[in-house]
Amino acid sequence: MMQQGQSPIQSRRMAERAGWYGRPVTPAGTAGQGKLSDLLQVMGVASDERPAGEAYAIPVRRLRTGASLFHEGAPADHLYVIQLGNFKTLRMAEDGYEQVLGFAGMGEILGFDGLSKGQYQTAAAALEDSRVYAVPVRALDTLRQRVPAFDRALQAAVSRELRRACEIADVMSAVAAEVRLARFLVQVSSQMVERGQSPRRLLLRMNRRDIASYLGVAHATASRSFGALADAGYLKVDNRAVEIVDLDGLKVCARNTRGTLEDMAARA
Amino acid sequence: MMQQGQSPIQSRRMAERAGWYGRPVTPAGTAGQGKLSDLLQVMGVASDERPAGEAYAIPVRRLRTGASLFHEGAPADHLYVIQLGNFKTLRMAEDGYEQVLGFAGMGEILGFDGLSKGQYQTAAAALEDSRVYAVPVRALDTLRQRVPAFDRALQAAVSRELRRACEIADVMSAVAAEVRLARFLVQVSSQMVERGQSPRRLLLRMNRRDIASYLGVAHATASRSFGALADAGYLKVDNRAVEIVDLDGLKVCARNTRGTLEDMAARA
DNA sequence: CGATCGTTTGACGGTGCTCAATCACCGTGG
DNA sequence: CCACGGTGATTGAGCACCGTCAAACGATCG
Repeated sequence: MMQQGQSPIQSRRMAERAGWYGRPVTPAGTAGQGKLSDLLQVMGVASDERPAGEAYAIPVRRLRTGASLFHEGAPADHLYVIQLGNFKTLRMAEDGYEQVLGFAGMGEILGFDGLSKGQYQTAAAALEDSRVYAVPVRALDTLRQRVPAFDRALQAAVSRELRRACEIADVMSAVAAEVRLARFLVQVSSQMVERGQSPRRLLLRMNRRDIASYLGVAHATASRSFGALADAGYLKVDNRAVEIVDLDGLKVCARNTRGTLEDMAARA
Repeated sequence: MMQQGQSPIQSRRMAERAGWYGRPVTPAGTAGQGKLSDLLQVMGVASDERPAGEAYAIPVRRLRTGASLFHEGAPADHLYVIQLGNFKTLRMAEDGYEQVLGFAGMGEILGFDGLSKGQYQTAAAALEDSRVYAVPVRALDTLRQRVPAFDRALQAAVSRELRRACEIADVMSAVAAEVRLARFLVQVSSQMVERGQSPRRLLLRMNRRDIASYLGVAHATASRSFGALADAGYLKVDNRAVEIVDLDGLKVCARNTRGTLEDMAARA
């Protein structure tokens, strides 16, 4: 199980060298400030619009791997847009158990859930060295009024965040662990497509523990599920580098809300 | 188990007669139209503001029990605010399995997740006879610009919807079925408080099947969990009428991300 | 090269899913 | 008024799957 020797990819470092999930167009790195127009571009607004707000400067925050962007319960004074990198959002149960709610990448918005109560309802932590635009909540109304493009982008981003929120329910509604993992991988694959990258070669930024938490299973079970999907011929797995060999098959597998891989094989 | 004879509440009808979860202040029922000021009131905006938009009339839709407000994938042309009644939001898996994503009551917003793609990403169905304000998406921008109070209310409602979205993750992150149910009941209880009603006497509007789907367990398991919590002395259950006898105890139980009721008893 | 963290794999016991029967409740129609 | 069918809730039996515990292995970094 989990082919070792003949696999073309041996380690994460090698994977990155080989150009797996090659870094997207990295916006030229400005230090502590960013232009509003860059922010809008990251958020996916057509750049041929030249809004009046060109002059606005947006603070940029840098975070190292593992650093937390904001904590659950902290006063929600900023709204963040990811310029570069990847994050996880999570909630801490009172008994210290950490529930991962989702993963977010470039262009996605973080912290909006804090607006209604003035406190963040979730926490966010960087999965790798990252940069975010930090939009002060106090400036939100002004910005939205003066720059309609920003307003629209914000609305779309929030709606997207809502969609993301129900993806976790999608995953957890499956009973079998392998099916949950299959759904997760299909989600990641779709996001790759949205970003104009290969839907088959994934380099997961999060560790098994985070994935397991997101799937709602034990981390040992998550690991076994990777093995099961690999054995079934859907994937090639090497640590965090995952190649989807049979995407259609994986999607069929992901459909099965009830029943396991065995049942699928029996049905065929 | 599940005390029968001496229970003060025998049936749902009796429960309603007895004033359990007595209907909230029902806004005077206007037929096909509603005033914007009423809408704002339902959304929880202080009513002493008298916005310029008083003249706006908002269409009102009525739905009978079980009727669906919108389907998944349908063009998202309206945003809905619940005037009266209760709804469930759900997604249909390709294999026909129905995953309940959450429940929404008076003042809450439905359909916002459709804005980014122009199609509803979830479906919504009435759990009882209900009424909703139907705000045309095309009128959204205008309305928000002309009536700042509406804009703020909308932003708060969306943020609230995001909070609701992660409640399901909260529930599902528990391993034991009884703990999931306990968390759900604590959620419902909290909502009762937010609406200024008794946190102890619940009249659930949804059937066991919907609850089970929301909890991510089989409906037989959901039923057993009600029994278990009742046996443990936290609840009195009579069909959809639930009285929380020991709210603090229930909250303690809800904390246990891992481990079951047995473990709690052993620890004490 | 050692230390630490992350991943994989094993064994075992328990929980919950499936299937199915029974019961309670309700509206209908004879 | 009661017999009847339909829906929803509860309960039971059996077995597979997954969570817990534990150990070995692999990767990464100083």
